[in-house]
Amino acid sequence: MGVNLKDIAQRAGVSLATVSNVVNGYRPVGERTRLRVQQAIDELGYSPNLGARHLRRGRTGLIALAIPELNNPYFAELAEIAIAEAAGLGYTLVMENTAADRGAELALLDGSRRHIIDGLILSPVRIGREEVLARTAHTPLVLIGEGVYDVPHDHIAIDNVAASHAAIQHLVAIGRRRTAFIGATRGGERQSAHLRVRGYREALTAAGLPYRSRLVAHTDAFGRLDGKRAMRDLLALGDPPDAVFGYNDLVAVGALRALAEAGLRVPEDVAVIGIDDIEEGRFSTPTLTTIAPDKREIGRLAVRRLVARIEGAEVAAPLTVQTPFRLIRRESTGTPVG
Amino acid sequence: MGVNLKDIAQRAGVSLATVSNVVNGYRPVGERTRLRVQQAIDELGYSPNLGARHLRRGRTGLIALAIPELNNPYFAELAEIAIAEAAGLGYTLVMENTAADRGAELALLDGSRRHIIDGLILSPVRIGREEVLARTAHTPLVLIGEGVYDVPHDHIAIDNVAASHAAIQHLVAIGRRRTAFIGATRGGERQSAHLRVRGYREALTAAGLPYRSRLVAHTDAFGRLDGKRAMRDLLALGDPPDAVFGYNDLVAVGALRALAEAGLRVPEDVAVIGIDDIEEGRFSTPTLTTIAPDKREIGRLAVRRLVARIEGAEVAAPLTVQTPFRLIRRESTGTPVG
DNA sequence: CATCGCCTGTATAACGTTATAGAGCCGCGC
DNA sequence: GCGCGGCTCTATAACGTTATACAGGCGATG
Repeated sequence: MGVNLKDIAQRAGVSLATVSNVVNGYRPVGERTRLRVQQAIDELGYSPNLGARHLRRGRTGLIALAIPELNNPYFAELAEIAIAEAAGLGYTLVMENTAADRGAELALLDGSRRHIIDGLILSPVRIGREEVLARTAHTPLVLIGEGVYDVPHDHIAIDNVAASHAAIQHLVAIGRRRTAFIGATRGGERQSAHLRVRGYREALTAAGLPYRSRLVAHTDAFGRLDGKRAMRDLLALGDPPDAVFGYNDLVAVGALRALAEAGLRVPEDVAVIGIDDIEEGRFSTPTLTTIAPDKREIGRLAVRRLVARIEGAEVAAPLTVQTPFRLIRRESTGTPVG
Repeated sequence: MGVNLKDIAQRAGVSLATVSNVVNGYRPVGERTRLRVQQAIDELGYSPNLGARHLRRGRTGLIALAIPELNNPYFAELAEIAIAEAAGLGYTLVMENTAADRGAELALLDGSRRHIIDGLILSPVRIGREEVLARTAHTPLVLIGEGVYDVPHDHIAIDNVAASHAAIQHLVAIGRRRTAFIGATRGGERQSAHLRVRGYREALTAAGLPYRSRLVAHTDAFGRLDGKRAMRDLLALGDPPDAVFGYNDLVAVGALRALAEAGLRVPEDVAVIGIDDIEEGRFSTPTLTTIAPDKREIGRLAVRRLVARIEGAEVAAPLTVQTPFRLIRRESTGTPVG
C-alpha cells in the first residue's frame, strides 16, 4: 500500500538499516547520507508503519482510559485532558467504557486487549483490591478515583473524606442543620461513595450536629435521574432536609430539578452542593455550588505516571497522589460573600 | 512475553498453521485435532498478538471517531453508541478530538495516523469539499454532520433545514412572532449553522413572519457560554425577541441562563428551543424543548458503513443518509398539550 | 486398477520494522 | 609495514501472525 522503508532505501541508495537510523536516531548517520535519506522521505511522503514498528518493539503506543461512563461530563472533561497529554507524549489514548460493569472492568484488567495496549488507566467501580491483585497481565496500571487501595500500582485521587468535610462545613457555615446526602451505595467499604458518606458523617459530628441515617439516600448509579428520584423521596419525609450534599454534580443537578418540581426555593428552602465542578453547574438555574477537583492535574498525572512506567521506571515504588480541590460557591448555597 | 502460536503448536503437537486455523477458522480443521488445540489454548491461556495479526492482515482493527469537542454531551452520547457498535463488530474505536481546529482536521484526514487506523469517521467543522477531495490517504472515510457535500464518501446527517423548519413551526404554533436564532457563523455556505439559519428563515417566511437579521446572533463556538452571551446581547436590543431557537441544546442552555439572570420568565416572556436532545435539557429548569436527532441511528450507521467499506465494499456507491428527527416538547416552550 | 478429487495437515514466505553482528575504510602507533 | 580502534554503513535475523503452495491418505469414479 503505502511507501515503506525499502522504497526510501532504494531511492536514497542506502540500506534499510540506515533509513531506520535516520528516522529514529538509534545510531548516528553521516551528515551527507542523512540529508539524502531525508530528502527521499520528504519526496515520497513516508511515514512509518506503526503496526510493524510496534510488533518489533513490543509496544503499540496505545494506552487505554477506562471510565464507568462516557456520558458523565466529569469523565468527558477528564478524558479530553488525558487525550491531549497522551498525544504530547507520543501515545494514542483509547477510551474504554466499562459502564460501571464488573465484568467489563475485569475483562480490561486482564483481557484480550492486553496485546494491543501498553498500559491502562482505570477508574474502578465494581472491583476491589483482590481483583486487582489477582491480575496476571504485566502491563502498567494506574488507578484513578477511589475504591481500591494497598495495591502495587500508582493511584491518583482526591481526598474524598476531606472534600466531604469541606462541603458540610460550608453548609453548616450558612446555617443548615439538617443536611441530607444523596448517592450512598450498599457495601464497598472503601468505595468513594462510602468515603464521602464518612466525611459527611464526621463533619456533622464535628459541628455538633446529629447524623440521621434517614437523611442518607442510597442510589443505584450516580446520574441526574438518580439524584432526582432520591431528592423526591427525601422531600416525602415528615421533616425534609434544609440542605443536600450530592455524591457528584450530576446527582446534585437531579436534586435541583426535583426541588424545582416540588416548588421549593434553592437555596432559601433547601441548599444544594455537589462535587466535580462540571460546566453544567455553572449554567444551571440556580448555579451549583461544588467541590472542584483539579481535573487537569489528575488527567495529566495519570498519563504521565503510566507512560513513565511503560518506558521503564519499574524501579520506582508505586505512588499514591492526592490531588487538591477547592470549594466554589455559587447560587445553590447562597450568593458568594467574597 | 506472552504465550504465542508456537507454544500452542508444540503443546498440541501440530503445526503453526493448524493452530491459526483453529483460532480464526480460515480453513477447516478435523474435529479431534481442533479439540486438542483448543485444550492447549485454554491451558496456556493464549490470546493472539493483535499487532502481529494486523501487520500480516494489513489492518489494525482500530477505527477513529473524530469530533470537534468531547465535552459536548451530544458528541459524548454519540461516541458511547459508536464505541459499543464498533466493539460488537470486532473493532476498537479511538476518539480523536479535533477541538474544531482546522489543522487537526487536516492532520487526521491525511496524517501519520493513517497506518494505525483502518478507517475514520469525521465530523468536519473547519474544512470543506476541497480539502476532503485533496486527501491522498486510501482508508475509508465516513462523514457525519453537515458541512461537506458532493464528495465520494458515505455521509450521515439529519436534514438541518427541515429540523429548523420544525422548530420554528412549533414556536409559531405557540404564538411567537419575534423568534431569534443563536449560533450563526460567518462564511461556510454549507455548514450546518448556515443550513439551520436557512431553515429558520424559510420557515419564518412560510409563516408570513418577517426575517430580521438583527435577531440572528453570531457566535464563535457552540457552547453554553456562547449562548449566554448572545442571549444577553439580544436582550439589550430595543425590542427583544419573544422566542429563541438555539443552534444546539448547549447554546439554548446558555440562553436559558441569561434569561434567568435577566429575571425573565421562560416560556412566558421568552420561549426557548434547541437541537440535540442532550440529557441536560431534560433536567434543566425549565426543561428544554428540543429537536431530537436519532443519535443511536447516526452512531450505529456511521460505524457500520465504515466497517463495510473496510471489509471490502468498495464497489457500492457512496451513500448519503438523512436520519430522522422529532420534536420533543418540554417546559421551555410551554407544557406539552398531549 | 489407475486416476481424480477431497480432506487434513504441514512447511514456509511474506507483512515492515528494529537491533545485532559484522564489513570496509581510514589514520595512528609500534 | 602491520595490526588496531573508531567511524559508517550493510546484511540479516528476529517479532507473531496469516495465506499460499504443497504433500499424503483415502474413498469414489471411470
